[in-house]
Amino acid sequence: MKRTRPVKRKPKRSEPKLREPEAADPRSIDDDPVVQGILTAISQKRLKPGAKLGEDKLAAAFGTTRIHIRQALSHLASRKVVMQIPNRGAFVYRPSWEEAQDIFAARRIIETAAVSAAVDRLDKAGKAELRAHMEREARHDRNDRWASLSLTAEFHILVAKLAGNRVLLEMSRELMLRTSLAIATFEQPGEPDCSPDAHPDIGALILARDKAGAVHAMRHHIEEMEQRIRPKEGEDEVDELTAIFQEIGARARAGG
Amino acid sequence: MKRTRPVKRKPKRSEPKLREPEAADPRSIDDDPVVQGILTAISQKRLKPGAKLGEDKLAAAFGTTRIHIRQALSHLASRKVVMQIPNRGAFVYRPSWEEAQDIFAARRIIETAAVSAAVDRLDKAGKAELRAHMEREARHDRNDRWASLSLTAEFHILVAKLAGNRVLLEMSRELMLRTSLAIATFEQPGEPDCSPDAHPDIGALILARDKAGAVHAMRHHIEEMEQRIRPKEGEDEVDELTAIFQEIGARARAGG
DNA sequence: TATGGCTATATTGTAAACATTATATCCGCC
DNA sequence: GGCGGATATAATGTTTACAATATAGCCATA
Repeated sequence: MKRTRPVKRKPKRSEPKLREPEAADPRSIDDDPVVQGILTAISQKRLKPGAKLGEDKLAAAFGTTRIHIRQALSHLASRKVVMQIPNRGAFVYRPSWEEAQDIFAARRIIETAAVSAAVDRLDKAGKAELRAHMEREARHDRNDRWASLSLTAEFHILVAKLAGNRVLLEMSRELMLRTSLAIATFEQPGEPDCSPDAHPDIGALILARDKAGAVHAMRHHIEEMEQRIRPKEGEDEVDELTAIFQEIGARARAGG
Repeated sequence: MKRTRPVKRKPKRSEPKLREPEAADPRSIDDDPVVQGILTAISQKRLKPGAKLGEDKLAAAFGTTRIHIRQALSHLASRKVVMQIPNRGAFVYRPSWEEAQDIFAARRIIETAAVSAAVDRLDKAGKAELRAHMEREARHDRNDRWASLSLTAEFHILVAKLAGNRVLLEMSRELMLRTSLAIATFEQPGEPDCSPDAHPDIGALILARDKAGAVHAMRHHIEEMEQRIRPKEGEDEVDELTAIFQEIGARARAGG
């Protein structure tokens, strides 16, 4: 199998292209427009848990190729935002009731610690950022549901950012997204994600450097969110069914 | 080269293959042998930070195809265990000094909370698991470096498991791996990852249901680990250089 | 001898065709 | 008319070849 060697050569070498020795452009896949698009669609609840994410349709929607979409979906699946089922495709992740509770418990731990660190590290720039956000949240149009959802998520992210720990910040981002999915799955219809007055209170306590108060308010806020969701009684039968079939499948696999 | 369309059809339909309605086999990519292999190699420090992970070589080593390898590497990159640089390939992730500190800080937060929850939830089965692990760790051959490293990591994972929160458990797993990378990058040569007596102490306190004591011991243990690493003075010049070039690159991108 | 540019090689990235698996539709059968 | 099974369709998964990029080696030159 001889292959014709490509003799063509590009004589135009526009730029010398100074090469960085170790630190080449580490642009993450998180910046990918497909990933970002799906993430914002989820956090704004335009994509509901269980929604099918077909490769061809996404490729057409974003004007790109299937390969690109597959990479984005795999990444989202690694972060448990998307569920990939072999030979069936990708779906928006739908957490179980237990997982939803675990998500809130994890947020209680991480975000109370974040608030505490944020109070400790608070400086001028941080105060300015916090005030700016609180103003935006106060002024915004409450009828614009998508903007509301984005803003409420941003408050929690901002607190994590003020804590000054990038690892904690990543975790908070991930937990925010998974919270969106948990709430979307188990919410009582019509209620908002966050109570509207909680954020100004917490923000004020942080600005006042009242650490214990801020931590307490954050914990209370998260517990309040958690108490707003309920296991879906209506679909208990379905869950029971899937449990049964899973058991059958496992037995078939084990016993031959 | 026209190829005859395959007219063959499989008439043998061995099993009716009862289809599960929603809960098809959700086997995660985490169970993939390539992923597992790389992860254990890293946690056992056979793969050092910065090591090149060539696709062809891995494919040959695991006896699989490049696509499969690419999927595994992408997944590991999503979890910040591998760093992918466009057109250059995948490398074992090398955390920065700041990131290493953030990792330890995150572990302090999460693992102290995990210990606390583990004490609360401790039951007969949990006690048995804990005792079994402590015996294994006591008996094991301390000259077998790889077994030692695996066991010490497993203790922390076990505590997270006893806390009964799957989300926290995932996070602990991730933090353990990233700790391996942080220690491998910044350790003083020769020192072990964990002080050998810390785990039995913590385990005993958990078994005694001494919550405050166990939490304190865990925090102390993690702080001790953290104090064992030092920023690499020898490579400060390199870091300075990369910082300079990164700045130049950013300026070129913005201004040019 | 060291440096800069050029060429050759090796590696990664991408696209398209192909194969495989699930889903939906239809038809015969009871 | 409802049910089971086969077929058609549409989706996902995989292979292959190809293109683009970076690395290493080479030679000319100062």
